[in-house]
Parts: sequence; structure tokens; C-alpha cells
Amino acid sequence: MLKNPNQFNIDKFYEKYRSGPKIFKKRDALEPSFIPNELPHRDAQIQKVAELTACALLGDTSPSFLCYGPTGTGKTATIRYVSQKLEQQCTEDKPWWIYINCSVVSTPYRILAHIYNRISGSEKIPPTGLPKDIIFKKLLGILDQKVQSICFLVLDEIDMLTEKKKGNEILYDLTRLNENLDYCKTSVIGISNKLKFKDYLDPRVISSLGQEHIVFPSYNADELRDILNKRAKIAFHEGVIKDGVIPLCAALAAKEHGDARKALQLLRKAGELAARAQNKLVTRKHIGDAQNDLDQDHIVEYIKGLPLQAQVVLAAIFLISKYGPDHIIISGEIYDIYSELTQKIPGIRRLTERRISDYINELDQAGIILTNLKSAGHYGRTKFIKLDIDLELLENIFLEIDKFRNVINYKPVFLQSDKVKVKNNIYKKLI
DNA sequence: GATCCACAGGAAATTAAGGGTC
DNA sequence: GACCCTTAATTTCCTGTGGATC
Repeated sequence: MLKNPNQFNIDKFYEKYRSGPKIFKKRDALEPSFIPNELPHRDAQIQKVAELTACALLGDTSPSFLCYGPTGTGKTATIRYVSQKLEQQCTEDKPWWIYINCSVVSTPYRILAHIYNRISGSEKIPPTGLPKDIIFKKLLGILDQKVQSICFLVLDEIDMLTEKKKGNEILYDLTRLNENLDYCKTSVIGISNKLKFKDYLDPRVISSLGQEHIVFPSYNADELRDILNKRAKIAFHEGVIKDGVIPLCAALAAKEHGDARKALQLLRKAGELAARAQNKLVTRKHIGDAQNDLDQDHIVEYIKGLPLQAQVVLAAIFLISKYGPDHIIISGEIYDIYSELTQKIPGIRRLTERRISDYINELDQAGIILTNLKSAGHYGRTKFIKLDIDLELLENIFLEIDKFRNVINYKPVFLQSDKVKVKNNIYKKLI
């Protein structure tokens, strides 16, 4: 049988890839988890963290403290950096460092279970089921039995806890652990992106956790350039980064509030695009393409990861935008079309208007739609909604999701009613 | 000035699921 | 198997909003 000349040959591809130009020397150096040997422009913060944690070297309890600063300003990296250095200095009874991302592990029960499981080294506490006080006692037992030195509990995105009902309670429990321990001593390090986070803390928690704090300011373009240059030397082969690439990358990230994580992500993506295209150099064009790709990847990933109900709400907004480009979208109409779609999509039940209102808010916060709360006087007070992403991109995303493939060409019956059209004309005049 | 509309959104209650103890 | 616990998602109930209309 004759072979199709256009058919993709995977063996030849790998062969070409292996013999082609090499861009990366150590790609991992551009990952957020990579901790370099030096952290530029964070001397003051490193010094403060080192001063606060140094007493662990002598077996004394460190004070608990908070780290504030916008995203990508090196808060977690600084803590990890100091923890590595501190560990190198310890000859025996090395301190334990337990990292908890409070946006993932967000309930009091799960935080206690997470700490216990990390120390025990296995999943001994199930995700639900046990009374909290039992876990607390078990945790005290294992801390005294297994740790017997200093244990640093690093709570990343600690502000997520205070947004919840019992968030202050678990923080209070964690800061008071030492009162119930005989051998082990714990210290809490809170990391937050929100400068005003302290305002939401219980006074009892502030008294032990909020006494010391370290501020991490945003990086400026020069500092970002310096960080990128140093990291690029580790990550890329010599001479593959064309002049002007790193300054451009730094300038773009500086615009986004000095986020070093974004800058590194952009540089890594540009390198990947160059490597994939078998180019010998990473150019300014790769940076531009990388930024578009990252923006698009983020949207696609977010929409595909939404709960099914939220995807149906978005599909309702999509269909109104598609079949009524001039139609003013209001929240009540979204619910009517959402209700129609629940009949069309198998295995989905209709939720209440209140819940859909929350989903609309979530889509707004994610930047997928734009909402504007306005009063149309006698015609009520409602949200006026607009899609904030490309209609074609959204259609392609829905085409990739099995359940939506058949509804993206469905013209909602609701939109065809004369009553709705007349009312929409009134809204157009009023806003 | 009172009324009305079409919600927004806070708070508490309910439900379902996953798991444990006795 | 009955009962308890936690969590996440959802429902129910309620008050508030703001500008056009009466």
C-alpha cells in the first residue's frame, strides 16, 4: 500500500528533534518551584526571614510571622531559600518545613489532616469523617513523637482562610499548638497577596501571628531584567537568546505589577516555541507569540475546567451573543436560556436562579464576561452582560467539549419571542 | 412621594457524599 | 446498622437597591 506523503512520521520527527538545534540547558530553572543559589533583589527580606528563624538553630521556638506582597514578588521563593540554607546549617534535629497552599487545602479539618499526613508520610487521615478535635489530638501526638524539634508551618495564600467562617479559628488553633506540646515546637509563617489581610484577622490571632511582618514590594523592569538574565544563564544554552528578548520580557512583566513568575513563564514559553519550531535562537517574535499563547491557554484551560453547570451558563451567554449580536444581555434572560439548555443537554438538572447568579459572578471575576449593574428604572435593576473573549475562540472550545457539540448551533426559542425583542429595545434606549 | 420592577446578594438551612466509631 | 462528623454544593428566605412611572 502506498504511503501518504503528508502523513506525520513520528520516528523521523524525534530523530530531527534530537539532532536539531538545542535551546534549553536546564528547562526546570524557569519553573516556579526552582530555587536558585541566589535570589536577586530580596536581600532585605532574606535577612529578616533569616533573623526570625535563626533561633531554630539553637532549638528555640521561632516567632510566627506574616509575609505580604503582590503575586510573583518572591515570597514563597524566599521562604524556601532560607529553609534550604537553615537546613544546611543544622547538624542534627533539622527543622521540619510543612507547606500548605490554603487555596487548595482550605478547610480547618483538611489543614490538620494535611499536616498529620505529611509528618506520618502516608494518607492516614481520610479527607472527611473524623471529628476535628480527634484529629487535633492525633496531630499533637505525632508532632511530639516524630518531630521533636522545630516545625515551621508555612501557610501560603493564608487570606483564603479568613474569607471562610472558621478560618480564624484554625489559625488560632495553629498559633496555640505549642501550649499543648512537650518536645516539638511549631511556628506559623503566613504568606498573603493582600496587604489588608491583617484587618480580617481575629485579635487573638494577630497577637501571636501578626507581631512580625515582612513586606515584599513589586520588582521594577530593571530588577526583572536582572532576575531573567541570571535565570536564563542557567536555563538556556549560551548565545540562544537574541539581544532585546530579555528586556522585552521584563518590560511586559513589569507592566503586570512586576510579577517575576509571569516573566519567567513568558521566557520559558518563548523558549519552548523556538525549540518546537527547531529555531536556533529565541527572538522577540517568540515572546509576542508566547504571550498570545499564554493568554489563550489560560482561557481555554479555565473554561474546560469549569463545572458543567457554569459551562451551561456560559453557553447561554454564547448563544445570545451568536444569534443576537445587538441583543442587550441581562441576567434574567441568561437564566431563561440556561433553562432551555438544561432540556437539551443530557444528564443535567436545572439549578435555581440564585445559584446561576453566583456562576455569572464567577465568570465575571475570571474575566470571561463583563458585567455592569444598572437600574433601568421601572424596568428593574439588573446586570448588563457582555462576552469579554473572542466568540470564535469560545465556539472552538465548546466544539471540543462533547456535551456542547450539539448545542452550539441551537437558536434559543426565548430569543425569537416578540415580547423579548420589544423589551430589549427598551433596554437599548435606557442605557 | 409611593409604587413597582427585576433582580443582587447575604445568611442560614438543607442535601448528598464520603468516611469514621460503636 | 445507627449515628456522628466534615465538606461542598445548592436552596430557601429575606432585605436592599435605584430609577422610571404613577
